[in-house]
Amino acid sequence: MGLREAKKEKTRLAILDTALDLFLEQGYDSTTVEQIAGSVDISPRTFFRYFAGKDHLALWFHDHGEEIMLDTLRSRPADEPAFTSLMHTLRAVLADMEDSTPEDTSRFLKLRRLLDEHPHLVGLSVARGAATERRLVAEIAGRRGTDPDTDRFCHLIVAFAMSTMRVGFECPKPAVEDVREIAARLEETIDLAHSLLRPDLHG
Amino acid sequence: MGLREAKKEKTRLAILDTALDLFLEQGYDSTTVEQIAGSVDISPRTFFRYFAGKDHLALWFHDHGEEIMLDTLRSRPADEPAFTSLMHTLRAVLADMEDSTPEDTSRFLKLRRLLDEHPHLVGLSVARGAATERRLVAEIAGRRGTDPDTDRFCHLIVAFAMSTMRVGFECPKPAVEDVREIAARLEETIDLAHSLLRPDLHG
DNA sequence: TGTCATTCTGTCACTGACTGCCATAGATTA
DNA sequence: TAATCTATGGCAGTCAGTGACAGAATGACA
Repeated sequence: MGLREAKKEKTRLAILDTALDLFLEQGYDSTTVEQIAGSVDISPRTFFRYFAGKDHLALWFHDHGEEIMLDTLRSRPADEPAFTSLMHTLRAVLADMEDSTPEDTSRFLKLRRLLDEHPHLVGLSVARGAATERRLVAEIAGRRGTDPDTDRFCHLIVAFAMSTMRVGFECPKPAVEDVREIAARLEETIDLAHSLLRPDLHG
Repeated sequence: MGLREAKKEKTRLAILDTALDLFLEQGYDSTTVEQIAGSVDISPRTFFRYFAGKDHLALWFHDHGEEIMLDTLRSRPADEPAFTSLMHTLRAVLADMEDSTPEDTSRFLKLRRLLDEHPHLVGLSVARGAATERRLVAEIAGRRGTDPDTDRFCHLIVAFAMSTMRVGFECPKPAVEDVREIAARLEETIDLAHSLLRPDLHG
């Protein structure tokens, strides 16, 4: 990585960390982009060159997660049952979380607290998830050789998988302060989802 | 209903209809609140007294649907399996749709087209659905006598139900121009969901 | 080391959503 | 008719987000 990109990444993370702290201190709505930019000594205009919008700060994890999910899905054998592949993608996100840097886990936990305190942001998060869902549907429909616009089985199975992930991450109580707890909880939720679905769905 | 309220409702619908038409003609983003207000001869300030925001125009159906779902859910026997009750609430929305006024179905179809053309709005719609989901979870957890914050089964089953509804409504192709088609499609999706879940879940 | 092209950054001006405040017009009731 | 309540409009202001331009920092290369 060039010196230039390294610096950009540093700025990016500085913005993110400052913003998360400010959000947690004074609330999401009461924190302005101007204030965030000021705290990192950049202009508001520059802020928008690093993040497409204020809300993208709270969605930072989604981009990363989506990438992992799509990569994993593509690496699964094409003849594997869709539901099984999807569960593997969920576990891949989980695995990535577990061996991320301490800085990243700290960010993740802050983000979790932020979402807990601001139901409005959960809405944004779910909306972002819908975009991921579309991409997963496209991927799986492609694998099955069906039309993503009409293959309702495909939509439904992906929606169920995303629901599983969301519920695993969202369930707020008891409060977590460790990534492994979240991982365990997601693991449990995956098992629960398994137990709710017809056994023959997962190969 | 008093004369006063009748007039308010009329204004409300005038705003809604005008806005939907403008959105479909020129796109959601290119249509400003000022323009909508102008077309109905009210001030922009007044617009915001009828709708909390521009996006609430595209979410108008959700408020109605949520009400129906909650009402139906509360009217179901307390000892009915959660999943069964939830499927009844879905069908209740469907039934309401089928015997609504021609004006309402026209609005609904316009809304459908709008969502098809603007993926961004689907995000908003899903976010609104998340709020409904929380309320359904609270209701069902109450019925089961569990804590909504920890009862993951409850979250998951509600999330599955909402996914079913969403997929039923969303699946865009082939294009629909009749409410009965949408109803039939949702019906099919409900059946599909049934077939995916373990048989003993639905009493 | 000094030039040169590339890329980053800040400033400015602007649009558009949304809100609080206050004054007024219009309807409601006594 | 007078008093009251409510719907509305106008105004001023905040904040997110964008396009355009100019200057500064950076990397490549002679």
